[in-house]
Amino acid sequence: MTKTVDRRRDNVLKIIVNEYVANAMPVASESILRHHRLGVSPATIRNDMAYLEEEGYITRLYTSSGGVPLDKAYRYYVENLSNNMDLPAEEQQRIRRMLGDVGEEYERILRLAAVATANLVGNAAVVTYPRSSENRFRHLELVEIHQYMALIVLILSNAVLRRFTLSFNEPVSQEQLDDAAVKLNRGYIGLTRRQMRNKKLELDPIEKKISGAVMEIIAHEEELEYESSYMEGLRLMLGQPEFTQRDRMLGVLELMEAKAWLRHVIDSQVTGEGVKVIIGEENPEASLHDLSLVFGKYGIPDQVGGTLGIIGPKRMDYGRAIAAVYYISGILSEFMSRVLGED
Amino acid sequence: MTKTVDRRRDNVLKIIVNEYVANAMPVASESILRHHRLGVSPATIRNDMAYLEEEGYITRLYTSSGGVPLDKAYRYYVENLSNNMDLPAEEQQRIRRMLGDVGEEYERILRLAAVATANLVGNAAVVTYPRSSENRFRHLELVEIHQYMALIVLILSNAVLRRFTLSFNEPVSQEQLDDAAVKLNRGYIGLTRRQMRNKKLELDPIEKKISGAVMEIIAHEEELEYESSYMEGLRLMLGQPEFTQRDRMLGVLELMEAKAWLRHVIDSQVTGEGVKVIIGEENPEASLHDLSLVFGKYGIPDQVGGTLGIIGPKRMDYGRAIAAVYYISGILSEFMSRVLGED
DNA sequence: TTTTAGCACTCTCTCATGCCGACTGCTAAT
DNA sequence: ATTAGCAGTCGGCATGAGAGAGTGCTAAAA
Repeated sequence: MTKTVDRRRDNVLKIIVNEYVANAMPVASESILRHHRLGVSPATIRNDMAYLEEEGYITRLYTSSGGVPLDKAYRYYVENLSNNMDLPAEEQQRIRRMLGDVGEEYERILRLAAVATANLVGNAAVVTYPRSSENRFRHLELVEIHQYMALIVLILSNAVLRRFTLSFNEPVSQEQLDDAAVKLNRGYIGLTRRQMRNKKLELDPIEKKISGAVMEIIAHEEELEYESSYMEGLRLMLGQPEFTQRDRMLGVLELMEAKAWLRHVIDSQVTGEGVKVIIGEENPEASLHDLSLVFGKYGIPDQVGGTLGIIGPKRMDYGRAIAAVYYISGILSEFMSRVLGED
Repeated sequence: MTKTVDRRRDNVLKIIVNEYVANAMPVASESILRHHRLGVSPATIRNDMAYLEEEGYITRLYTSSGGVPLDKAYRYYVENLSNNMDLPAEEQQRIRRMLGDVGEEYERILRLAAVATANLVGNAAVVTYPRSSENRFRHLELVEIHQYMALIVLILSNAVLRRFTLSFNEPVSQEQLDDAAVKLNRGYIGLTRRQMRNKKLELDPIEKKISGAVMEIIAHEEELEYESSYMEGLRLMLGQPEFTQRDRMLGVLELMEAKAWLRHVIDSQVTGEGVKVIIGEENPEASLHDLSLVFGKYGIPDQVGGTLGIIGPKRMDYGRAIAAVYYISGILSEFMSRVLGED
């Protein structure tokens, strides 16, 4: 018989989470009954809520307020209570259309993916640049700007591309540059930075300078990739009632402009496959203790990968958030395969 | 004799603007005297303030509040009252150091310039990508990704660079691509899109496809350049007391995420040389009626140019803002010349 | 004509008070 | 294990009083 009791308690908890997520107001025992037929009286619900409170799932804002879910409730909800659904078909189509005819520019699809995700869940979304598991030299191009200066274009294995200029102490012709490009391209293709360093090529001073600059760029590549990301939908998140207090709003805003936490969180938490949900205090980053993250990887395993995530108050629709991250990161992965080809 | 009166009134207005900018609180007649020796009694100041109110320079929040500057006051202040100073030398140095050792990547210096500007004035700053007065073909590079797909790297005259992939219906080798690159580079160098279109080269189907794609990219270039910009320091602006009201804060946030206004404003208002100040209702864009903009161009005249601007509440330190835009856009211009070389 | 002193008046801001309504926790009955 | 009923708690809102800040006005002085 205790089984039906447990089931009802689960149910009550689920309803509390759902209602609270929807309305941002403490959930009263009677309002639970108003919209859901549980076949019991409000007093019973109150008992269940007392139990849930004792077990640490919910709390009350003041002596006789309704119930408010705690981290533990959300965790339990994510684990056991949310029927992890897919996104509704029509939304899937809308997104696919939106991200479909976007040409083949990284920048654009990443930004659009962030926008779509944010709008889907009414919170902020972030997409990091794709990052190679290992950057390999692919191609180098040299263009004379004027006698003492050349433009270097460097393409790495993940189709990421860097442009920079280099000045020389002596005049350099386009012919020299072309020769250097041929030599370096032939010698370095497919190599990692370390392999490049160990490979002894016969280089004249100019080629040496170019090759040194190239290696330096590759070395800094990882840093850069972390730095750049698209964040969209801040206004949606900050429109949520949890940020009515000005200081919390500004605090979050500051956090979002700094973004240093992003790297730490991704490195330490989003390592595996699938969608990772980090609720409030579960986050090692103290500044994020009253926010939740729903993050997932996209990309091609062992080749390139980036991260797509949602940031919002703990009171969020986790089911929907997980579905959104899952679906949209899938689309991004498709995009990556298409653009990179099947090497 | 009326001259000394006028001078004093100017002075009063100046003090009111300064104090209000500093404290965001209505300026009382006595508090004007507290910190500035004007040699007259508070009653005289009150009379002057009554005059300023009548003339539409200031207003009062309620019957007996202190004076608050109106748009007209700020305009008059910018025009006549602010001793348009330079940035303090030490700040100039700090900025130059910050933007100096930044390598030669556009993205990074643009972002840093936005950050520096924002911090300097405690408001949001925006930097648009540099934009060519006319995009000319400079160099093309083709890399095989796999048999049916190639990576195209396109460099335009302003050193802007686009990467995209192209699929073919028939297998293509790197040799073919190299040949095509040589031919197209030779044929198109220095041409605008229109000139390219008119120039009849002998092209095989593959080359034709590549050349078509290139022209398409150039055609879309202008749009893209407008779209991307760096905005920093939102949190600083929103920390200002004018945004204590939640809805104003969210309104501004929305505005800043959309950015559609940016293009209109720049096109219609920031055409000329020098720093342009747009105060509140002066702005044709109604959504910006209680904000002010301080915008300026950077770049190389008739070659490439972008815009650097400050966005904040009307209550801002215009002197400092103008100096900041002036100085930092100067640095960006230097950067552009250095990177582009002296063609 | 301009400036000054003095004073009554206006308005905001803050704090205290009291009341209404929402919701619970407890007790005792089923 | 569940229910009904009721006392008790607390937030939210409206009201009002009092203090403080700062003005506008009037009449006198420079």
